[in-house]
Amino acid sequence: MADCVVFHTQIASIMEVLANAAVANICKLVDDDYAVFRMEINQSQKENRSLRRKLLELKVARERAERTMRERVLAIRPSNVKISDRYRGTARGEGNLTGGHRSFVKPAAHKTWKDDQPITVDEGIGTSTQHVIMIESADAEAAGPGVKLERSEREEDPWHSRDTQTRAVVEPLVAIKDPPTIAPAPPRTRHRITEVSGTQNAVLKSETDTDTLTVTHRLLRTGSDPERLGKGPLRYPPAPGTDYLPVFNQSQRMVHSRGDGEMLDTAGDDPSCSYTTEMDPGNISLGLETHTDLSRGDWNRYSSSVYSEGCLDKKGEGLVVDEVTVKVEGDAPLTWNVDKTHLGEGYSQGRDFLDYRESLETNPNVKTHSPLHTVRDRESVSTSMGPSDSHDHVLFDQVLNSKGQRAKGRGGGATSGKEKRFLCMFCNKGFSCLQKVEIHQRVHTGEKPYSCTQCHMRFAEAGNLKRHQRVHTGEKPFGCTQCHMRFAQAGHLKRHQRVHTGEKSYS
DNA sequence: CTGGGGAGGGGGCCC
DNA sequence: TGGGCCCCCTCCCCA
Repeated sequence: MADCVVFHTQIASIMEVLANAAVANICKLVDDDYAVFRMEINQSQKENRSLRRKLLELKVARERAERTMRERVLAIRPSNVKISDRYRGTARGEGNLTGGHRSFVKPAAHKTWKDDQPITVDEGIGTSTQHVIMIESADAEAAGPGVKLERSEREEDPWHSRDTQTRAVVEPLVAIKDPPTIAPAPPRTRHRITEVSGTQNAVLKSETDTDTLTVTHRLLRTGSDPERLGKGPLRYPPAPGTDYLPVFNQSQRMVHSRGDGEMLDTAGDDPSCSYTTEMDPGNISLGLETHTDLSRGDWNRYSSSVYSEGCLDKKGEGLVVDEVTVKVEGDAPLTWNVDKTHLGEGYSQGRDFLDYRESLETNPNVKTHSPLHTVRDRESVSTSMGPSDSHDHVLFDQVLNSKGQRAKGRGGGATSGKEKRFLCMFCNKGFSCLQKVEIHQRVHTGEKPYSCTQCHMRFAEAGNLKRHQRVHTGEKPFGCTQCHMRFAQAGHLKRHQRVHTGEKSYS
């Protein structure tokens, strides 16, 4: 019996030793694998940075070459070739602007475009890269209902005259990269592309009025108020009844609640923002594509005939676009892809947003060979990716057919009495004012700037955070007059009172 | 039935 | 006067 006990004791001790050894081995394996994995990640990141650096260098070199080439062309052929006029016929003939559809079509006769020729090179990831093309759309003459190609009546050089700053035209979105066959833009070209790339401090700026890139970016207007459109600075927002402004906006503000109702705005760089999720750079495309069917709410097919005059003057004339690629393939419609290389802090990956991305990536009509742009205003460029109060990324457009903007969902999705000129670029839902869209778009982006300091909860809206704080404070301001029950939410009280009234929730 | 949160709309205030 | 901002209300959904 004693031997048996000793035997069992020995067995137990052996088992324990074996178990400890096994655990140690497992831990060692895990640690080793983890170390290897980390090394691989670091190596990949290094390679990635290196490649991007090279890419940027190549781009700079190419721009220099283009500049040189353009100077040569200037010297050789000083005559003004009216590029826009070349496209005019095509735009007039093929640009379909009815029913919310618009098409940008490469001019068939134009041989100078190069396929797969990005304007900018993605320089995105990493610590701080911001690659921005700012399209300064000073030109915004009214197009009137349908497509008004006012240039057809203006035989002067379409590139001239700042006096047409607010004019919108509908013409193909063109990236002209082949200077030898294209006359350089006169000094007063209204469209400017500014690239901000590399680090936050690195700015590569190229303007068509000087050299480098020439972009015939046409503002599209569908309004019927040419008088307004033709005068003065860019208005924001446009006159009612004419414009619908798709808005892609990213606010990076972080607001923390201290539980006492006071909000702490941490401007988005608060490291305590645990929910902050970095979007996968370069993969999230905000596609702007032709042949939009707005009535279907198909956001990624939204027309690229972007931008109204709206908002442009709020912080400058320009729209700043991250990562723009204009690619022309055969006679395929010109495609703009939009990509948010960085949503910055304060974002989580909203399901809708991902769904959108997936749909975009699977959309054969959308060229995704280069991550594209985030449209933002000039100020955002100057402040790089730093937090901003709002309006960082705003895309404006007009939609001819407002009937296609019927908001879905509860209450129509937008203010019923007011015009819904501001469109969510994710779902085309219309809202009466910009802020509403910004808040709404958090549904898609997952952005939740309002965080509770007493728990992990974050909210997209301040009001919801405030309501949530009653959970911590125990405050229940809504008391039932017929019983002792108290509630933190007014709706709950209202619902509760059905118990007394006998009202049934469902018939 | 209650608690909690998501999200849209309305209205007031300010510029 | 209109737009932005903020707050609140409300409805809805889910656990």
